[in-house]
Amino acid sequence: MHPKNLADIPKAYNPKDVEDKWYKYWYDHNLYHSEVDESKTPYAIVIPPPNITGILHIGHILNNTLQDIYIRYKRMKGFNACWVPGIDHASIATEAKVVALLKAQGISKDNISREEFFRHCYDWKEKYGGIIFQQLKKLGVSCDWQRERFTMDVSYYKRVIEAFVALYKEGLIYRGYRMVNWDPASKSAISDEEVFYKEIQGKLWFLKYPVKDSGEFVIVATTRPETMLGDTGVAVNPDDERYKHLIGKKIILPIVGREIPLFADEYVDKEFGTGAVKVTPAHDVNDYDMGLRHKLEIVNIFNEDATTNGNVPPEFQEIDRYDVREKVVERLEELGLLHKVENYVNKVGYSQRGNVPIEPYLSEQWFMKMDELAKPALKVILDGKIKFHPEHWVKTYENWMTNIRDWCISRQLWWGHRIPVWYHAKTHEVYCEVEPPKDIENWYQEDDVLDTWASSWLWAQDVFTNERDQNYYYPTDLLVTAPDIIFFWVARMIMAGMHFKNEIPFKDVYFTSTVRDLQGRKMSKSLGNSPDPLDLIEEYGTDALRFTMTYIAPLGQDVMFSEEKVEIGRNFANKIWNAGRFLLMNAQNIKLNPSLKDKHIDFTDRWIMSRFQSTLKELNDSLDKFEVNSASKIVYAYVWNDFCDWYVELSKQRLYQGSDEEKSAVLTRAISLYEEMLKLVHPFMPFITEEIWQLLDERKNGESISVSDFPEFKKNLLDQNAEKEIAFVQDVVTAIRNIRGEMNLPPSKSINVFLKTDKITEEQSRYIKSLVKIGELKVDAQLSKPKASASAVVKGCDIFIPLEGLIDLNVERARIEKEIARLTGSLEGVRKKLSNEGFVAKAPADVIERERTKMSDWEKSLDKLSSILADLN
RNA sequence: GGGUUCUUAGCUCAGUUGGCUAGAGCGUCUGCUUGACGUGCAGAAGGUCAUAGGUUCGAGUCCUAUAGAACCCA
Repeated sequence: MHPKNLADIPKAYNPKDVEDKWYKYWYDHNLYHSEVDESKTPYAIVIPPPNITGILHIGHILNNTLQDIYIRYKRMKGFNACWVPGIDHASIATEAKVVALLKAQGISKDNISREEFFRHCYDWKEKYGGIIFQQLKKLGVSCDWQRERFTMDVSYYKRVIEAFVALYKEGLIYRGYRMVNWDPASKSAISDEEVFYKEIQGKLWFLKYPVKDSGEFVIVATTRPETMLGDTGVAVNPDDERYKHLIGKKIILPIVGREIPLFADEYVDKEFGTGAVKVTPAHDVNDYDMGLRHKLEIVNIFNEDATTNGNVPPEFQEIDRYDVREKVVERLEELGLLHKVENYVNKVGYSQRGNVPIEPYLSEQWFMKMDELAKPALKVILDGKIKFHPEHWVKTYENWMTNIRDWCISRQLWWGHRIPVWYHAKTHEVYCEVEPPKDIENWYQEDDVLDTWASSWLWAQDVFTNERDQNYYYPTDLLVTAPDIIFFWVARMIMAGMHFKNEIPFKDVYFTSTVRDLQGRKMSKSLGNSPDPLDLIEEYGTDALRFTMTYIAPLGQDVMFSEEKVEIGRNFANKIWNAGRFLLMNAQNIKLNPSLKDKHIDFTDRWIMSRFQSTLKELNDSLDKFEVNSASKIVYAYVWNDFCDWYVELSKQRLYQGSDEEKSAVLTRAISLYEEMLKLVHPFMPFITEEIWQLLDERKNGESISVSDFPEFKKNLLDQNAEKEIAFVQDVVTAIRNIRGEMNLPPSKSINVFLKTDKITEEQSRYIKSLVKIGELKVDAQLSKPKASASAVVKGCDIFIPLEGLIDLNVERARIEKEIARLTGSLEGVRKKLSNEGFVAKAPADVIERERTKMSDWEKSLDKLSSILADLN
């Protein structure tokens, strides 16, 4: 080993000097490229493709850190790890951006061809589509960049089209005139899953509708008075006594003058409003259904952009839906037909895309039948072939899958996969094939493109572009994703996998936490509560951010993020750095000698090796169970508490006072243990571990901790005795430090310590002496308590610190009394337990044994403390 | 309205199949230029585990109800 010069090791870890350097090194050496290799077991992850319009946000940090942890961990464990990166063309979002960009240049989409528009989209993608990858590289992700994919790649595009054609031919895709969720901003249909509901403080308008040939009025309540222009009926509940006499009569629709029927339908809720509802089949799903049941006329009053069309009276035409609302209400008021207006909170569906209220709208669309596709996709989850982490998402999944509705997959857009359907100009025959018809001049192609999710549902299989890769890497091993796309993407990928390959797409699905601010609000651009991850990386370092995210993000719960929390990771990185720095500093004076690595081993060495093994075991177990959060805590505790707080401190005794050979052996071993420790940390904090690993020894060009072997669990190194010996040292040391603290004895003040025991070894007492900086340490099983001393009792050992002239008897008395009180309380509990016949009769033997031991230990300690206290009085 | 989840120290969270003297980090208080680290070290204070019942020898952990919070679906 040849540690490098100390000048390379600044006092505090500085990520800026380190991160970009190593990412470039990994990239240049193509360390993370994977090829089919039958001699190795594959471990594959496909990235949830970020949107080409997207930039890195805090959720990506969590998500991609988790994927990177697994891929690095498995790679070091000897798997053929393959993480496929890629991006999504994001049909609606991208088209909106490009249209806006063109508009700024004075170009209208209407005036250019599809091909021209596509070229603009590709220009846009070239310019902005790669941004997020540059950002992900800052995060240290070990993707296989040679395998980068795009949902509009030629081969991928073709697979999407082939899938459509296959499903069409199987009768699973059909075209229909249906009511869909219409986004008036993008002038396209969107799927049910793309609608979110907002609570809106709105109003409930009560409108008076005159009944024909009678002086009566029926009052209807509505949240959308403007739609009355399209009313074709009024409905009441058949059991509603108030209206029974009016059923079958006609209503004269105000403003419009149309005669519409008043009819009865079970759907109507007697309690809501007045019990009578206006029915607008063209603009409300429930009204549409009622319209079908009662053969009502359907009057569509809106254009595609939600302005009124020619089906309303002339003075109300070509007006935006909200402006026409005001106008309608105004006119009704003039006519004396506005009964009253109440405040009303209702939930309004908004488009996730345009963030505008969606309009239920009748149009010709393409749908995918879901029933058949859903069944096998549900089965593999219920059978446990695919596991969800945390498991409770299974119920949400099951719920959705069993109530699934057909999926509207057509979008009235250009950017995307154009539906491979041609209509014959004369016969209107429908032709659906991957290749266009031969006599193309007689046909015109469907204008619509596919929903983006109808392309990304093939992601897990078709990022692998040839059969050899697919056979090797598919099914992939892990999918890490946010729970809010469980239906959009996870469910549909499983359907696609089962349908097209009759095989699951991945074995485990890890649903990440939702990142929130300290008030519990989701991170969002509009709230401005989302810190820019790149700023955080700039300030704290990538490793700090990565570690912090895993440390604070529990499995299955949301995570409350705040910038200060990144200090956890920064401080941890600094701790690791300085432990390394300590070892390397010593290596300036002490010669390292690998042949001595297993020499001069004492109980402190056996203890740390034992602790390392149990840490390794716990780490493996928690990662296998997808408990990344506890995995990070296990690593943190080992590094900080075991290695730094105790092992490094213990090692100083021998490093400073040992023989040359002992020094050499101790330091060589410590560095080797430290290197193994770095490997445990590496998946979480790739940069700092690489940096130090490279400093620890001369490494060949292309060597990297990231492709080194992960430590293997060695059960024979677990050592109960060494752990007990250390525990005793720790107890005694802590007790002495406690006295120092409570008595306000500064470390500069030398103290003597008497230990009354016969259980302590020479080695142990040497370490105790070095850890608490004491002058004289007297150990004797027969010694009696010196006058004016502070005392403590640990199991099997009485501790006395003579403090003639220094001791404050009141403080000491209070200390002992407090300890007596604490022990008495605990003892009472155990005694109660053991005197309970039921407990002794029914509890397992080992539990009873443990309680008995506790009781006798505490009794002994109490006796000693009581006599100490009596002595003080 | 249906579903899912949560409520443990001032704050953010651990607490695996019930066996605890209920833990950690941050924050607070005290002391410390101890030859890796003040992004640190040592010590301390701080909890009737939301409430009420129940099951059990034993409940933070299981069951029921109540209250409150969040999310998803309608």
